[in-house]
Amino acid sequence: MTQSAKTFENLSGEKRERVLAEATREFADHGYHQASVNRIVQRLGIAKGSLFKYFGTKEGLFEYLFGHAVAEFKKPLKVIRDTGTGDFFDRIEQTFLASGAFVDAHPNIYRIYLKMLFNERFPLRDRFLGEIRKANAKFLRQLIENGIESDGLPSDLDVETAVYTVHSVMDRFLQGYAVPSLDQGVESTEHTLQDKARAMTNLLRRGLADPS
Amino acid sequence: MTQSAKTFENLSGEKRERVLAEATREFADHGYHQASVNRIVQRLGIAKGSLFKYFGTKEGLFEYLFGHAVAEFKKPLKVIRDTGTGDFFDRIEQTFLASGAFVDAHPNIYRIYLKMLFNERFPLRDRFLGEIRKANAKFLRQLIENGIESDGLPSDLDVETAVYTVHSVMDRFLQGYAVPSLDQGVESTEHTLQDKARAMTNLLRRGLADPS
DNA sequence: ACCAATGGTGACCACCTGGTCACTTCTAAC
DNA sequence: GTTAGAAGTGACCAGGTGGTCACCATTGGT
Repeated sequence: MTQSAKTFENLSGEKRERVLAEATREFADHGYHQASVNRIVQRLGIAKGSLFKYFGTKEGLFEYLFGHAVAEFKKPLKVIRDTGTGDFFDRIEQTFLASGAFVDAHPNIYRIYLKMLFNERFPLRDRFLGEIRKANAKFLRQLIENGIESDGLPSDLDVETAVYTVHSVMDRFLQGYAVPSLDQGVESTEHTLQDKARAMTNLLRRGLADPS
Repeated sequence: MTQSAKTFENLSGEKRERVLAEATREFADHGYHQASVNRIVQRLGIAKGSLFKYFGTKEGLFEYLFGHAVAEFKKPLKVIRDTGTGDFFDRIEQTFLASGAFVDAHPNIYRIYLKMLFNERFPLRDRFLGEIRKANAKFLRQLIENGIESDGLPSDLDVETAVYTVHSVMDRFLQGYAVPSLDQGVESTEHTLQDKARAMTNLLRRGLADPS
């Protein structure tokens, strides 16, 4: 930890939270480059120098903020792996629901993540995306291998292809959930998170053939 | 058409193409706000005033450029609807392949589209995304209704949910194809466009149960 | 040869950006 | 009450932005 970050850690928890919340909102609204340090300090009612004392640079602020968030990203997965119940598809559905809950709890973090996905110039992009992907892939691979062993998934299923497929479907499911406008004009009649998670799980289970 | 845009239309086709190509690259590399008019004219070797004579504003340039591209977006769909062969899933696979071909032919346009998806402040976003989505949804709905009528899709299949599902899977398939880093760490062993399209089609057909 | 129209130019403008730093204020130990 | 060290400040800076406009160059019609 740098000397400056220590200064920030010394602050009262209340102030720390306010600073991080306001900065997170700014990055979520505008992405990295278009986010303005001036606007952040103005909304916080503090001097610009203070923020630079805490984090050194704009990038340092972002690193601190998103780095802490990535840890949160991983928590729901661990919970399902360790305490999930039912067969393979039950756990898949639980994962859909847990991811949706995460987006509900940290919408601005997820908005930053989505902007980072396709913006090649986002600072620290490779590091953060790599970390998230690695955790996701590990979790899914474990789930699928377990499904083949215990839950009747075909033994000749190509694991890597299955991981890729499930990951894609989950990714897109969450995108649509976090940015509803993404699915306007292709609106499903299933409106709740539960219904959409069920529909996606059924797709993975039986394809389009069986809509039950 | 504005007076200024007419000036641009009067130019030689060669110069018009160079200008549009260079501007498209800049927007694809940096997104809208971070794209620099100064860099564009510098690379083109023309004066900044010229570009503003052609398009009035930065937004005018972007509108001209992306508006023309949206028309291209729609062409592959029409071709499949009018000349596609085989049953429902054959046409779905053809759609995967045609979309991939479009991304290959116009990579920078697709990169702009991806940036626009999650950047709420992208100018003209609602208009352009709405137009694209509407065309996609109409095409898919027609395909699915046809599949229920003629190709043995279950008659109780909820059409809107199916449209939403197919659309999601296609979206994410293309994302991964256009931004390979998106699937690093969850790499499928199917490496060609054909193989990935086949895998995705099989998912839609029979779910994870049957990997053939 | 002249003119009008069109395309082309680049110095210049106001504005905003991330970042700096000499300075003041606060706090707690003695 | 004094003092050391930490927290907080905001005017200032260099550099980049989109956009302007008075001026120049080229061309084709008469």
